[in-house]
Amino acid sequence: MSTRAGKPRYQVIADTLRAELARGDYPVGATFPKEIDLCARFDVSRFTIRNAVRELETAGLVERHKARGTQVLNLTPPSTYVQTLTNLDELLQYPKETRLSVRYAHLVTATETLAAQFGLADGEMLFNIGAIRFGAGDNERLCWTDVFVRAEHGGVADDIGRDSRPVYRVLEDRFGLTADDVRVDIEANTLTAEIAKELEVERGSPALCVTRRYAGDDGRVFEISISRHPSSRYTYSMAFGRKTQGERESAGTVSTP
Amino acid sequence: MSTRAGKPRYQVIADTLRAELARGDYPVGATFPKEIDLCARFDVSRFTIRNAVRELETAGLVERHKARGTQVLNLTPPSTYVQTLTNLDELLQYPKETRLSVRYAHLVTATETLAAQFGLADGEMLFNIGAIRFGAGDNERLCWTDVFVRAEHGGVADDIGRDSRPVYRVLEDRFGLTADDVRVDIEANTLTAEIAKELEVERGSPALCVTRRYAGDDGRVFEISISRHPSSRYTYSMAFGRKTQGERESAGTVSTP
DNA sequence: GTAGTTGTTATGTCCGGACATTGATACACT
DNA sequence: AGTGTATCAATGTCCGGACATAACAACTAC
Repeated sequence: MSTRAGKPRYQVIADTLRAELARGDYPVGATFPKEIDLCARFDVSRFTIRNAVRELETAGLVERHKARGTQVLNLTPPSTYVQTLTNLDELLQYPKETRLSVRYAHLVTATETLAAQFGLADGEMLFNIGAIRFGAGDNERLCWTDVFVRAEHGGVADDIGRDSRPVYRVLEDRFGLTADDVRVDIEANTLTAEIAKELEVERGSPALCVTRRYAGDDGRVFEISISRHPSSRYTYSMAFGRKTQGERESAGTVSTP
Repeated sequence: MSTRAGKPRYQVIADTLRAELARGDYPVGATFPKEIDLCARFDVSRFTIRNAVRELETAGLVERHKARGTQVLNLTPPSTYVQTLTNLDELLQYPKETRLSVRYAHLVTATETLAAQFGLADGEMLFNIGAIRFGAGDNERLCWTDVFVRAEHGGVADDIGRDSRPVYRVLEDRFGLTADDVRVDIEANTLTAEIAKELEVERGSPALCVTRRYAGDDGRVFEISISRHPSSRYTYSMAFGRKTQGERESAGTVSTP
C-alpha cells in the first residue's frame, strides 16, 4: 500500500504500522489493534500479521500479552548508548605486554569499607596482594596495584607473577568463579609516600586511581583491585555508540591466529 | 525427548540442538542439518523446526542463508560485557541539580590537537566556552569546564547558562545534530594556577580530567568538552554486566500515568 | 461477601500444504 | 575454454485451518 519494492508482505505491513506508530495513531500504553482485525484490514492471514507484529516487538515498539492483547510501548524505536567489551580484559586497558611484580601477598584484616563491599563481618580477613606493573620493553613502572580477594582464594598468589593473566581470570580458572558484574570507579588523588617511592615518582604527585570490583553470578564480590597510575602515564578511555534496540549484533568471537 | 515441562515443542527442540552444539556435534563453520531432515528427525512440521532454528539464530549460534543452508557460527552463545546508558546524560554523572556559570565565551584559534580532532585545517577557529559548575545547595565549585564547538555553532553560548541542559543537548535541539558516538578519556593531572584559583583550591593540587568528544551520525566531531574536577570532589564510576547475545532487552521508557 | 465455576477473548502453538527466491551445479552450445 | 542455460536444492514467504493457554469478567453457590 505505502511501501513496495519486492519486499515481503509482512515487511511492508510492519513498515506501515511503524509509520502509523511514529505518527501517533496509537498512543503509548494503549492496546494495539488485535491480530484478527489487522488480518481483515490488510487482507492477509494471521501468519503474516504475526510476522509483522513480531518485527515491531523485537524493535521494542510493542509488547504482546497472551490473552490480553498487544500494547504500545514506544512510538519510535528506543535507542540507548552502549559501551561494548567483547572481553573483560579490555577493561584493564594495558598494552599487551606488561608484567606484574609481586611485592607482598598476605592475609590482612579487612578495613570497614572493604569488609562491607565483600559482605564480610567486622574484623574478618582478606587476602591482599601488592604489586607493581611494569611496561614491556622500557621497564617503566606503570602503576601500583593492590588486589583484595577472599581469604579462601589466597591461592591465586601462586599464579599471579608467573603468567600474564589478570587476577580475575586466575580466579575464574582456579575456583570456577565468573565475573558477571564489574564496577569501575575512577578518581584522582595523591600518591602515598610509600607508593611514590616504589613507582619512582615524587611523593604527593597526582595519580589516577582506578578501583575495579568483580562480582559473580550470585552477586557476591570476589575481587577488588585498586590501581594507582602516576599522572601522564595512563589515560582511561572508552567509547560509546548509539544502538537501536532490536538490531542484529555484529557477531563476536574474533580469533587471533 | 530430553527436556519436558509443558514447554512448547520448538523450545524443547531448540534446547536439544543447543545442547548438541555445545557438545560439539556440529563443528563451527559446518553446515547445520537442513530443515527437512530436522522435521523428519523430530517428527514435527517445518513450522516448528523453523521456530526452533530461529531461536538458535537470534542467540547467535547459527546463521541462515537462503538456498545455501544453515551454518554453525558458535558452539555456545557469545557473550559480551556492556555498559548501557539509557541516556547520554548518565555519562555526565552530575547530581540532578547543578548549574553552570559561564566565565567566557569567544572564538579562539584551534590548537593543533583540537583542530585535528575536529577535522579542521591549521589555524581555523573554534568557539570556546569556559564555565564553572556549581553544586546544588551548598554552592560548592564542582569543576571547571572548557567546551569547544565549531565556529558556526557558537550560538549555543546564549542557552548555556540559562537552562540546565548539557551543551550537547542544546546542540541537538538548535542545530539538529545527534550524538551518535561519544568517546570519553579520563586522566589525572594538576590544575593550572588560573583554574585552581577559580575553583578555590590550592594550586598544583591533583584533579580528574575528563575529556568528552561527541560525534554525529556522519562521524564528524561537533563538541569536545574538558572538565577538571578537584580530587575527592568527584568519582567517575561505571558498571558492566555480562550480556548474552540475543537476550530480550529489559525495555525502556516507563510511562508514568 | 467470598470462593469457586464458567465463558469469553485474545495471543501462543502447531499442522500440512503451496509457491517464490536464489545459490550452486551440471550441462549444452558456441 | 568460455559462456550461457536449465535444473536442483535449500531457505523464505504465505495460506487456512485447528487447538492450547492464560487473563479477565461475570455469574453462581456457599
